[in-house]
Amino acid sequence: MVEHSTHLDAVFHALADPTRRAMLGHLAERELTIGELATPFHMSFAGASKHVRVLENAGLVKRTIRGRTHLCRLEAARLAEADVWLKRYERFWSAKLDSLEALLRAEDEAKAKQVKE
Amino acid sequence: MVEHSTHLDAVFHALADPTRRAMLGHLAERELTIGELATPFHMSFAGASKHVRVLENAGLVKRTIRGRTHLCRLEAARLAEADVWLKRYERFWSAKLDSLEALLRAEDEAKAKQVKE
DNA sequence: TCTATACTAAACCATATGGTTGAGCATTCG
DNA sequence: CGAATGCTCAACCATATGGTTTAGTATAGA
Repeated sequence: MVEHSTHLDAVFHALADPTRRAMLGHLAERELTIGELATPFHMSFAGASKHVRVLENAGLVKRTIRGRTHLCRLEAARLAEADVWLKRYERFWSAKLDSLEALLRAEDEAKAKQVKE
Repeated sequence: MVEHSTHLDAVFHALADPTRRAMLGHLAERELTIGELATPFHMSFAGASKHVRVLENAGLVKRTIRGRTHLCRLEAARLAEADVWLKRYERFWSAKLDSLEALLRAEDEAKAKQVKE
């Protein structure tokens, strides 16, 4: 039952940092260079660059080198994988599905009662 | 634009470990004690206990102490918060919404053209 | 009461992380 | 050419993380 060798470790780890989440937010608007990604944060250029690489290694960002500038764009496939993982738990917070579940459980109990009788 | 002081840091960090994700998977089946949560993993009891506390601190698990055993149950509200965050990016991987977006963009361009003319 | 069970706490270790600074490498531009 | 720009790399630092072991507390049961 041990879960392993998906991208989820890297993706969730990348998302666990507010700077990196904000960077993704900016990339959702448009493609940005490393410099443009770095400027909003109170951080050295090199520090921001390391965050971008974490995002890149997680597959959340793709980089295109054009001359001396590195253009980054959002790559959402891995976010979709994270979303799929979360979907497994949707029924635990979705009221709609909760009541459906209750309904099905009630039916099961009714059937069990019939069998007993 | 700096994003901060949500639970997302703790939640995503908790989800970044495969042991902890597996534990949540088991808790999705039924409530479990620390011992039951620990046994599937090649890890010391104390090690597993630390993972449970990470999940608890992230608000993903609630603990009820009954005698000497600690019963844990899944608490999905924080997973819902993570899902809400991911939803912002849904349009980047959803084909349906992508084509809707293309449609709207085409309409915008048509309008822009009309204004120009 | 005496012992086994379920768990936490604390100390410790190796490695990862988030940040810095300074050097270096291409590329662009005057 | 020479200088400024955009970025990476390497070294370094403090702290966090994931794991261990040993010890300790409290409850359950014989």
